[in-house]
Amino acid sequence: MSLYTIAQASEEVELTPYTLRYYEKEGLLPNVIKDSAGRRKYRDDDLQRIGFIKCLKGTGMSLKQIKEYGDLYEQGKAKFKERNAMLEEHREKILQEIKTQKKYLKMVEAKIQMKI
Amino acid sequence: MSLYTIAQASEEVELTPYTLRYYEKEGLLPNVIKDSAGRRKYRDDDLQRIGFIKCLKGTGMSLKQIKEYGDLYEQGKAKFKERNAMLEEHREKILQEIKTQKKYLKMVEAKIQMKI
DNA sequence: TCTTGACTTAGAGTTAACTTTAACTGTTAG
DNA sequence: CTAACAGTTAAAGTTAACTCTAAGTCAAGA
Repeated sequence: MSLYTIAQASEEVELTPYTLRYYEKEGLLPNVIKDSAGRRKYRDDDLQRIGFIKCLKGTGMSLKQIKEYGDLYEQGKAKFKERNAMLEEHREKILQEIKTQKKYLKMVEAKIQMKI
Repeated sequence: MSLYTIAQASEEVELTPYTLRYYEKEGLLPNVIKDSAGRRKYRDDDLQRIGFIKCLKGTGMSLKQIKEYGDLYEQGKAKFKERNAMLEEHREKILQEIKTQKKYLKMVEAKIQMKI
């Protein structure tokens, strides 16, 4: 049961403390606890959650949608179906995006080969 | 030698007229001609250029960098090396990004499978 | 001739996602 | 005890990339 200060968590997840506080303010991290002096303490669970947020954000999901997903997640198995539907839809989006990236890669490579 | 109005070009490249004018203002489209009434006329060359801008932008290059690339392009073969160096660096970035996307895809798929 | 509609410009407004500031508080080392 | 330090908050500021508004121009059809 390790607890991280915001500086340590920041280091761990490669996001600034500003960003971590911002995510919390936006409701993406509803379960971060605070010590007696009011300072945030991040648990492994929190870091995992941040990791998944980075995954969703890195694949083009907006913070607004990530919050929606997180809100469903907070409601447990009652919202399992909705939540998974979101992920499945997002999965398609990622697959499509990878295809597009590959197409663009070819375009860039063609341009490199052009030699003009 | 077909010429397109901004509305037609907009349709063709799937960007709004606002965006096309904005790109031009930012110096990304230096060669768009105008008719006697001052209205933009897009040539096939312009549409091709816009297509490549979309490729670069879609793979995460900022408009600022795209302009840098375009400026080198305008200087012809004198700047060929620099220009191609940019593209080769960008190519690496795309390859890396595709890898990351694939990793994230796996994370999402794992979460879907979790059934909790 | 009049009006409609598609264009023009400069400049203001918007949005997402941070990022910084200012003022403050609690903990710790000397 | 006090100075330095790492955190806190609310709110303001920043940036990129659009997106829209207002006021005007021009050409074509009734």
